[in-house]
Amino acid sequence: MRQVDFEDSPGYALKRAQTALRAAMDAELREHGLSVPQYSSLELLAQQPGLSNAELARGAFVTRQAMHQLLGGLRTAGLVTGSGRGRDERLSLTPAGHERLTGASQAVAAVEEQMLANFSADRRERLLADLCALADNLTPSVNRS
Amino acid sequence: MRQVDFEDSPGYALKRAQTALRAAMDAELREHGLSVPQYSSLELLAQQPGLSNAELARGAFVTRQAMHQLLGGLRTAGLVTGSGRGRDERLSLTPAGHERLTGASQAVAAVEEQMLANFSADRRERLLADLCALADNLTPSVNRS
DNA sequence: CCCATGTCAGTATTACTGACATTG
DNA sequence: CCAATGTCAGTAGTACTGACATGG
Repeated sequence: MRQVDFEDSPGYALKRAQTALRAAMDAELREHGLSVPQYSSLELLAQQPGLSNAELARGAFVTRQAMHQLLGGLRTAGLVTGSGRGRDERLSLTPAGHERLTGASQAVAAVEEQMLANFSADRRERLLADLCALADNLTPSVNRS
Repeated sequence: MRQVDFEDSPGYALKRAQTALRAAMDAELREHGLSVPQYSSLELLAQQPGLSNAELARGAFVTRQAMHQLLGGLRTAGLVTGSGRGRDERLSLTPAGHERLTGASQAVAAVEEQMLANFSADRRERLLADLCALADNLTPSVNRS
């Protein structure tokens, strides 16, 4: 079975790392009844309760339409609720949402830890900073208000 | 417009960087009439002519079925051709495929350069190595033959 | 008036799983 | 026989674009 990759490309390496992470998270989260996008939304909402649909969409890198649909599922599942109507609606987790997220978060944390195994604290910090720099370089002067 | 993110998570940073790269590549490649998966396949095939469908699929991180479908489009577009039948078919780029890829590669290189702007050679190397390490940590001892 | 937002529809792309025949 | 492969189908999940009303 021939080995296939071109490891000298930063873009390819980035994709490879992200694909591996996504797959690992997917497997773990399935046991918690959540998809990766669903988990991301719950995590975002737990850290910043009171977000609107559109704000949440930006944080998860999807359109507000896609987030709207995703939220539908989370509402139906009783994990997310909102107060206020229309554009004034503020979203937050239900108790069930918090509970579900707790288990899922631990699983995801374990995956991230495995991913960063044998990385020193210094190396982790550098990597984090570098990744943010990459994103910033590709997202010049937009949406800063 | 409230800012939304939790930058202390390596997973989130990875996703953010990859999403930004994907979006940038998407925009550039559209002008060359290629999707990101299509471009990736052409690039892989240019660097390693003679790959089979299944090998290509592994290199692009998709199932062989997905690659099969993707290749259908590339064949129809006259960018890819194959010699040999059935499981012995070896794939390669047509002249048109090479030509198309050349332009696309330059565009992608420009995007990667922008992404790595103000990164020193040392920093680039470290980042590349780190990204590979992340993927390796999450893909333990599988498919090595 | 403009812009962001919520929301409803439709669509597309991508990729997945299942299944089956083939072949080394 | 077994494992990998090519290939045909069906399906799903995610996200996109378009469109429209609302409200600041």
